[in-house]
Amino acid sequence: MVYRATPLTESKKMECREKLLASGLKLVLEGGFGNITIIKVAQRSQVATGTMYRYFSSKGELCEDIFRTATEIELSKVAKTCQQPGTPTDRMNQTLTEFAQRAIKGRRLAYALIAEPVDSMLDETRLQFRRAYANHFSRLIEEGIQTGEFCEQPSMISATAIIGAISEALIGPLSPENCDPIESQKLTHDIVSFCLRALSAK
Amino acid sequence: MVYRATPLTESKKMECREKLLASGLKLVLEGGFGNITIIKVAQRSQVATGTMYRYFSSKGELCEDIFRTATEIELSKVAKTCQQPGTPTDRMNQTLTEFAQRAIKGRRLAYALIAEPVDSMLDETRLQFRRAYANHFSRLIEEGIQTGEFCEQPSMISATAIIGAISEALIGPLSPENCDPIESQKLTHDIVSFCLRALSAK
DNA sequence: CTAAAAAATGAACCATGATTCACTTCTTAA
DNA sequence: TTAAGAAGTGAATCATGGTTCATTTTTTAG
Repeated sequence: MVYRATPLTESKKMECREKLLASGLKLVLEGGFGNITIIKVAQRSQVATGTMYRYFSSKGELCEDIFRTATEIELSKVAKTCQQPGTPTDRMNQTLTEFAQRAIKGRRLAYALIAEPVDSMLDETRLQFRRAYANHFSRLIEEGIQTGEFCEQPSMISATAIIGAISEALIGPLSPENCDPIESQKLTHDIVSFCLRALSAK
Repeated sequence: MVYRATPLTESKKMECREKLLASGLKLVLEGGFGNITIIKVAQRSQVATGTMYRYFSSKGELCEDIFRTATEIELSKVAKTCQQPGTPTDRMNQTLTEFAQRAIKGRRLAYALIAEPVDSMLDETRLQFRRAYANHFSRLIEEGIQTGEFCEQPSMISATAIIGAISEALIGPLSPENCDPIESQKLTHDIVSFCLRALSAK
């Protein structure tokens, strides 16, 4: 008879994977993707560097996974608000406002997800998610054009411009490092107003 | 009597410095700041790596110099168009249109200057120049508010949003890799229209 | 308890690329 | 023409950080 050990159950394996992802996300929250190092991730997870390679084929895969997970959460929130009942204008207003407020609240993460320099591996993934954001906005814009609330316009270009405008104003290098709730509410309102004017002006 | 050689004339020194800067700029045009390597810059300039350190204290200084020079050229063009005679609307239209067209034409450089990931050394410089762009736009917006062509709005936030909108739409990852002149003209028109609507809608 | 397989370890290795510096070559005033 | 200093050289060094793998530890079926 041959003695053998069974592999860890999938859940056990996932547990360790999750631990590594969680540590990685923390590091991103603290200092962006540039703050991720195999050594740091391993230390935070109380694990040796070699162990990481049992769960991820490379640092890139780890980063991509962190990116994907975090972005999907944000994306699903955007999707949800976009599809609520109400006029396109109202929905756009709410979607952008909440999008902006979340970005302000989690400025570091928002910057890492939307704008931070990452190596080309992530660029592809980021591109994919930007398209996804833009698609949501674009659909909403088209609805607004249908109802006559928004003027005729190429919806995808406007959607892209909106993403750029919000990103730049909120998390770009020009934005204030911190602002109190009142300030940030005003900032959000101003930038969302800007976007809505662009959408609806005749 | 002590024999001595005189240092190279300033112009001679500048000549070599310029050669290095020119090679560096070429490399940026070809593949962004990430494409700059001391070795490559030296090779292009037909010079040894050590020689570079006679003219620049570090790679960062070289990059910063390239960045600064290229940006100042663009900035002066923006400034010039901003200050032409005409209504604020017309001037804004022309400024943004030309800004966008130059960005499309020199996409790689534009990307490198506006958006490309660079190390923190350059971030400070980039911030400075973004402020400079935004200030030009902001002043023009305020003029427009005075004349009543533009609605009441926080001019600096709008200016920032405009920069973001154009950057994202033109050189962000969503933009088409290349487009023929007709396409790019339409793209420019669409995005500039977006910005002008945001500025002037009541 | 035992042995075989799985899992974990972390020091060594490797790749990249900036920076240095002992040495060679060039320039110029005398 | 010459010697002192300037300029140039590029191989060696350093720094960072990802990846590997021979070895040790843990787990589990029997």
